[in-house]
Amino acid sequence: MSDRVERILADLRRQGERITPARRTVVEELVGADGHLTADELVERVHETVPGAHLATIYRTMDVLERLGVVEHTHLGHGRAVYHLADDVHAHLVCESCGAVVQVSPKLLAGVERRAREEHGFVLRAHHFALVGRCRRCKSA
Amino acid sequence: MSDRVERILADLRRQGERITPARRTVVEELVGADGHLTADELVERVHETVPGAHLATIYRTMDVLERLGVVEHTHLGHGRAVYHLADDVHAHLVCESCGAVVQVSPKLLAGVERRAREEHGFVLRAHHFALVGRCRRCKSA
DNA sequence: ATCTTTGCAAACTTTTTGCACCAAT
DNA sequence: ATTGGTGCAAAAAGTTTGCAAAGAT
Repeated sequence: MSDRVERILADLRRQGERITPARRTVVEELVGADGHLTADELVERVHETVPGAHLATIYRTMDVLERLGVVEHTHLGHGRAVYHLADDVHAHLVCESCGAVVQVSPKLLAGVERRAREEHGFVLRAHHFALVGRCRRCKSA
Repeated sequence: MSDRVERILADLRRQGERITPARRTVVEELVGADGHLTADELVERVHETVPGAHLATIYRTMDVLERLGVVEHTHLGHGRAVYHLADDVHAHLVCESCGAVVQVSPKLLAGVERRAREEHGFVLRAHHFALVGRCRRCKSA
């Protein structure tokens, strides 16, 4: 279907990975999601196509996809991680009061990345953690 | 002993909180630590003075101290949180390869904080999550 | 004497792992 | 026919909670 899906699957095959129904569906959901998904949300969606799919399989699949550089995960809050395609780079603002998540341009962090590199020798993956704060509506509360 | 310790304990008392040996020791360790401590590190240190102290007590104490604005916690990596005095604000750079943690000036994030506010209406607690990346030594690996 | 705080054990949440079975190549 | 992937169930890892007993005020 989607060109992007097929390209990713071909990548996987090229690396010697096997394409199972669960894996194909995970990739389709990630491509279709435009945004981030938790492991839980992923199993749920995958179940519509592969009823028996297990959460452990999702985690193992994400592991493979991350190792191949196809996806990345980000920690939005206390605990749960979210996954998204690696070429869809963005930073996350999370409201600690209402839980709202806003995806913002990675440029927001460009300055920090530069300074971390110049002043501390650190190459950041700045978007690996969300930026926590209070959104417009909650900031008064 | 330390002025800072006594000031914090007085604050607690003023809020109707009781000062137990465990709590006094937690505060002393936090003040003495100059930097961040995990709950685990805290129990361990508290044990030298209050042998029976339980991890659950540490968590409950941190809860109280956070509610009163005395401490804050930060997520350095996958899982563990670290605690430090709220008036000791700093950002954290964590090397995802070797685990090294560097404390840096909160100014590093000042620009991001301003832009998040101006462009997205978000008031950040930017130091609540660590900035993940690779340190000088690990960045080649 | 009162009402909090503690210790303990158990629940919880998210992620990982060991193992026998099944399926993609 | 081979491997590698899967489901399941159990283990981690970090934090939270219910409860009765101990302790601060």
